[in-house]
Formats: sequence, structure tokens, C-alpha cells
Amino acid sequence: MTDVSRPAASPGASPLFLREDEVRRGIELLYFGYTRLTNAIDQELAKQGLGRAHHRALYFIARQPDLTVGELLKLLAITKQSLGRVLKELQDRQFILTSPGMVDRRQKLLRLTEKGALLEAELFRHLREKLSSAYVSAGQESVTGFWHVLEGLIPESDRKMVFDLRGDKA
Amino acid sequence: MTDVSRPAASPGASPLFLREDEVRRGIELLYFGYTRLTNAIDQELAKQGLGRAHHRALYFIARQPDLTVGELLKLLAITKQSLGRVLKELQDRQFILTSPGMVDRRQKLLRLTEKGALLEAELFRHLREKLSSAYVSAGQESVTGFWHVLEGLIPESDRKMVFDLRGDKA
DNA sequence: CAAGATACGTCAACATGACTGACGTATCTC
DNA sequence: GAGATACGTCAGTCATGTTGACGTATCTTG
Repeated sequence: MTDVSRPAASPGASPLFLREDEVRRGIELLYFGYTRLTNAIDQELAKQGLGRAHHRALYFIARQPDLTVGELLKLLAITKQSLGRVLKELQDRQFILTSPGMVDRRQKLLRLTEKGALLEAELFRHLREKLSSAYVSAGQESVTGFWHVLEGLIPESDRKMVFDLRGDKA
Repeated sequence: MTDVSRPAASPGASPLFLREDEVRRGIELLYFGYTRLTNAIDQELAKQGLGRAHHRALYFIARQPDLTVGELLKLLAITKQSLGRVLKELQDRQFILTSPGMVDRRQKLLRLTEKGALLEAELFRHLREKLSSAYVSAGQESVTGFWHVLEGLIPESDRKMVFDLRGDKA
């Protein structure tokens, strides 16, 4: 009962992995882990009267300033009508601003306002706390494993898009 | 382009982890990994005219036969009204059946019918394929790391509930 | 340069799955 | 017997997704 460091579970993958129970274990941890992480910002979002959808847009715009609407649509994998509503609200409430593309003027480039950046930073602070603490309690070797398994879940066709979020385009 | 084994990303967590970029990396992989895994059963669910909510209920009932409504409510963390609709549909369409609790007759015990078990197995097959292949491509050491990080995301107060899914109660 | 493709926006109707609030019944516990 | 508990249900609302149809500005190409 005093073993706070790590609960007595998941002692390690057995040599014969792919066993049903290990797959179910992964499904459950992914489900609970993901929902609990997102829960970390629910309160903050509610304060602002925003939802998850707003956060996702905010997040990717923060991650990749001057993202185009089309790129954001691909990342979120929703319809332009759904995204339209979200962007309109974010713009009306001055969390984001847009500018026409310089190379292609049909494009609309998305960027956070100062107000938007402050909000995103505050939301990120909560996510970072949660995830950092999970990283620390699991240990560094675990973190790379965590990444590799998740990468394996992303279809080949989507990987470039995801990996390109990592500091390119600037 | 022929490097199918693992895309040139996430070469390993740096010694100074907790850096912003590594946290963002985790957030993104978790988001894309989770959504892509759940996408794996969308088609199958659509065939049956069922939604994600139905699957989650089906999954946990499969995982823990004779689960009570109250326990399922805690796992799903939704309101009884929401769950009520889902369970009613599953029962009407004979995917699940219920029986009064033997020790406490106020309780309703949930169990899959044969038809329900077949459906759950089919859905699980798709999830297993996806997740197994991610496990294999990441390697066994990665799988335990994957688990440990996710466990760290689950609040202490919820862990018992999650770990108890692992083959107890039978 | 005209024709067509592309990037984006928008109107309208609808589905899903959550929520709150209120109330009812059977059963258990003290 | 009184109150708590497990479950059900009616009614209304909200957030977020969907399809389908059109409109406009701009880029690309034969």
C-alpha cells in the first residue's frame, strides 16, 4: 500500500506478446490515459466557454504558426463546415487572426493573437504537468517506448503529416 | 523511402526530458495514435449501425462479465441517462442481457449474448491487428514503456478501477 | 487568355453522444 | 420503519460531428 512509485501492474511484456490480454491492456491504458490527459484542461476550457474542438485548433495553430486552413483540416480530419464554426468563434473572440497567403493568396494563414498564445500556454501548462509527471514516473527508457508504439499506430500515409509538426516550416 | 521499419523520428528521449518539444511530441502521438486506433473499427461499427459509445460498453462488458451498471458508469464516466440509452439499444438488439444481482437484487448484472460476444470479438480482432502490429514494430521493451507512461497518466484514485479489469472477479 | 481546378466560405438540415434537472420504484441497511 | 442506494426515465439542451449544395477568388494549364 505504500508503494506509490508504481502500482503493481504491467510488470513487463511477456516474451510471447500479442497475447489477447496484453492487447486489451494496451487498449484500456490508451483509453484511460488519453481521456485523463484531456480531462486535465476541461476546467480551464470551461472557464473560457470553449470546448475540446477549440483547443485542438488552438494547439495546432500554436504548434505551427501560419498553418493554412487546408493543413489544419487534414490534421483534424473533420469537415470544413465543422472547422469553420470553430475558427469563426476563435477569431470573433480574438484568439486567432488570419492573413492571406503570400505565395498563394487563396490560402488563409492562421496564427494566434497574443491573447490566444496566452490561453494556449496556460492550457499547455496543465498538459505538460500531467505528461511530464507520467514521463518522470515511468523513466526515460519508457518514454521512447511510449513514442515508438504510438508511432506504430499511425498509418504510413499519415506519418509525414504528424512528423512534420516537429519544428519544420519556420 | 524504403525504410519501412521505423520512420526517422523520435530517436529517443533526450537526457533532459520534460523539454517542451518532447511533451508536445507526446501529446501529438497520443492524439493521433488514439484516434487512428479507434478508426480501425469505425467501418465495422457503421455496418451494425452502432457508435463508439456502444462499443465502449460492449468492450467493458466483454472484459468483465456480470459487471453492474454502476461499475460500468464509473468506467465510462458518463451520466446514467447517457448510458441508459446505449444499454437499452444493446439490449433491444440482443447484444447484451441482464440479470438481477444475486447478492444485491437492486443491481443489474450485464453480460454479452452470444451475438454480442461475436460482435465484440470481431471488433476486437481489428483493434488487435492494429495494436499488435504497433507492438511488433516498436519492439517488446517499448511495449512496457508504453504501458508505464500511460499508467502515469491515470490519477491514483482511478488506478484500482483500471487495474481491476485485469482478470479478477471471475 | 479562357477553362478548369483549387482554397476557402456558407446555408441548411440532421445525427450522435454528451449534459442538467426532476422524479419514480425496488431493495438494502440500520 | 426511515433513509440510503441502485437503477430507470421523461424532458430539454448543448457541442461537435455529418451531408449536400452553392458561391467567390485565385491559381494553373492547354
